Amino acid sequence: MLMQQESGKIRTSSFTRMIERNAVSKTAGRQRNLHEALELMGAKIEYDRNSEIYGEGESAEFIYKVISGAVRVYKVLDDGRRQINGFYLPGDIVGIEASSEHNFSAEAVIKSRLLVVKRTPVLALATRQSEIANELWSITARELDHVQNLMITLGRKNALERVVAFLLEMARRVHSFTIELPMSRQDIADYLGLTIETVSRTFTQLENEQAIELPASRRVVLRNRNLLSQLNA
Amino acid sequence: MLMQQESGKIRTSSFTRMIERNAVSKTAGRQRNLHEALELMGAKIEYDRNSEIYGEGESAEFIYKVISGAVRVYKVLDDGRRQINGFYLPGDIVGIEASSEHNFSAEAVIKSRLLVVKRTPVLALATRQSEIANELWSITARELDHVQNLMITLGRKNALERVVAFLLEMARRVHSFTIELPMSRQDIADYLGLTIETVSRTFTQLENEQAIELPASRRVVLRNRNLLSQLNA
DNA sequence: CGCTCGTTTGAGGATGGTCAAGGCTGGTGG
DNA sequence: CCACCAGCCTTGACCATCCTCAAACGAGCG
Repeated sequence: MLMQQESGKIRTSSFTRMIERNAVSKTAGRQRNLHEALELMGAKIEYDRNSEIYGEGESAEFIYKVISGAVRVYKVLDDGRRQINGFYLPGDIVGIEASSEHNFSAEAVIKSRLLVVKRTPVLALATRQSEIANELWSITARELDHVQNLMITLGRKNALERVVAFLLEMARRVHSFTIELPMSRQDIADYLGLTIETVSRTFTQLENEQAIELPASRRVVLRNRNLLSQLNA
Repeated sequence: MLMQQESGKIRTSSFTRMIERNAVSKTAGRQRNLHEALELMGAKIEYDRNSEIYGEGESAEFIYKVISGAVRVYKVLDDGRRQINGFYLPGDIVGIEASSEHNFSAEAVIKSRLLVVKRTPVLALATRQSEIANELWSITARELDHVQNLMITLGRKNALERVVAFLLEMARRVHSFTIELPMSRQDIADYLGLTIETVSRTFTQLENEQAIELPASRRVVLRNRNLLSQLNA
């Protein structure tokens, strides 16, 4: 909690100036693509576990790219119910919004290093280079696609199918059938619209059915891929 | 069913040529904004109730704007479970995708008139005019926002809250507390991740609690707006 | 007038939530 | 190096919500 506050303070002082300086000096030359441009215009900042990256309602001042660690983007209802819309892993871009306000909140799931880039210079660049504009659009479109698929999971799948969908998604994204989960059972539950107990029970069930191995609670090995794919509805 | 096939055939023959002719001849001049450009480049086509507009996996050849009627965009799992991602009403744009394939299917909910526009000339226009590119991006971003909010509904709200969220969304979109629903209970159920029976029972419950009036099954009058807002979590 | 499709209502049951307790693990300090 | 503690995870028993199956109802149309 304290660290969270600290990183927040830092971000609004010296770091901001550093990021702005980069943005101003480096955008004169033509960048080949968005990621290259972000690299030149941004600064790397470390976020502690559970620290806030941005909050719902804040103006969208920065764009973030995950270098290491993991980020969750979520919304909470007044009574505390939380829905996580997505987890962002190294290489993913977080916080792109066409509107100037963040509609969701973002936190570091574990200690994470992010590339932080001022948003307005990126938008300015996009008006001059249609390829950049296209990449920004594509990122939003990919996110839309992801969330739409998650909607089928939340609206029409049972607990077992949801957990399997999650595991297959993670395996696909880390390019491995051995998955080191950065997030807790609570995070998974809030992503899948379940409770922590149901997630836990379902993991156990999959282990009993030899579909997965659980050498540690945060490490999952996908064993019977056929079975899992079948369960993916 | 037959009508559906027919409109499909028509679309791939003379209508396509008409739309293309418009696209080629009208893009020479500079358009002030996207909707104006679409108007000039597109042709109006009528779709019967339940007829397919495009299917999942098809190449995204056209962009559509609803003139009258209503459109549902959805995905079905192998075993028939259907999740509707959204309803599109007059003024809404349907079928914009950054990728070249449709990830979902679209159907007319009721007899609808759509403006159909070739996609590639619009994209070409966007590379030349950053305002157009921006509008396209904004449309995708607004859709993302809508779907993300729906995710909270699907992941974290109970049946009553879901139905209320739906009614308030519809009221907001038609700018009226008297709503003529173009869609069936089944459509609503598949949008909210519920069954038709649960939707029906919830409507009845809201009517009994004087929160709404149901002069006809497809007509809803929002009566106690405070109560409804409270239930919107 | 009667048929059809969509909607409502009812009874019973399954899935996942709630509440509660116990276990494991990694980090800290003696 | 070991013991303890805190946080996270698992497991169990019970319960609520929503689903399933079934039937009746009603509005629109030939």
